[in-house]
Amino acid sequence: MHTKETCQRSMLAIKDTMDVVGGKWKLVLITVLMSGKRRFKELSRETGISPRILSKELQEMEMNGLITRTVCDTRPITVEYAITPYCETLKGVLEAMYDWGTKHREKIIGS
Amino acid sequence: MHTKETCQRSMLAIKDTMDVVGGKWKLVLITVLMSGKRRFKELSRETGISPRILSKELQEMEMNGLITRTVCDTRPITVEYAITPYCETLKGVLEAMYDWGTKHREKIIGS
DNA sequence: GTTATCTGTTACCTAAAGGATACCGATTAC
DNA sequence: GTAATCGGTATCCTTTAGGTAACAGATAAC
Repeated sequence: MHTKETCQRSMLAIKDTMDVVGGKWKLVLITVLMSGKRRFKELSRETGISPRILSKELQEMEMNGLITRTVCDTRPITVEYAITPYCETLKGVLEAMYDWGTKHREKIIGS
Repeated sequence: MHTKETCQRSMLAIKDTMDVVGGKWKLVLITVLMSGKRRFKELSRETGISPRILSKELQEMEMNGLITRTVCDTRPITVEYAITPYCETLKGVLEAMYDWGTKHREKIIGS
């Protein structure tokens, strides 16, 4: 049975998730980083995100404990972004969205 | 192994999903409708969405085949919104986001 | 007749999200 | 010197998302 309380709880949980990974780019960035750490310019090239937006998104994700930012002592200096163990807990969300998006595309194209 | 192609495919699938259920309200509305059909004012009250936004969101979701809109011959006329079988295929996404949001809230509060 | 309910629509506005481009200091390669 | 690389920041702008409030037509209750 679905009471009003469980419905409110469900809405709240969905909103909470979207507060953290909502928006146009965060889930895309996590998807990329799931396949291995990347540098700033690599992320920019691979996703097509402009540097201003990328910088902002990465900062927010770091604040939420989803990614780490590591400055490497190379010439020139490089910075590596990688997902945290906490970010790995989003794998279920990513997989569900990947599966659905794939099937949805097939359905749209095939219709 | 993660090739560049699989990474691009993953990004595309995630973007496709977000094109359909992205934004602030669509997943919230689906969450509510998963527990049973609702009328316009009920949805507005239960979610706090203003009528203008609600109308727009419902139209988009109907166009994407996620919900049905049924005019009932009552006095005054009422309109019922319900999820379609296709919308049910989003259940995995919703559940993953519900689980994560719930655990995230616990983690934030408990810290 | 007045008021209320229902489902929306319309007009107007603000805030936020996102994007394009140039540029910074540091370094290396030519 | 010139150009290119790195990780960003600063400035400007457009677009979209979202919100408020009023109101529409229809009907029913008082």
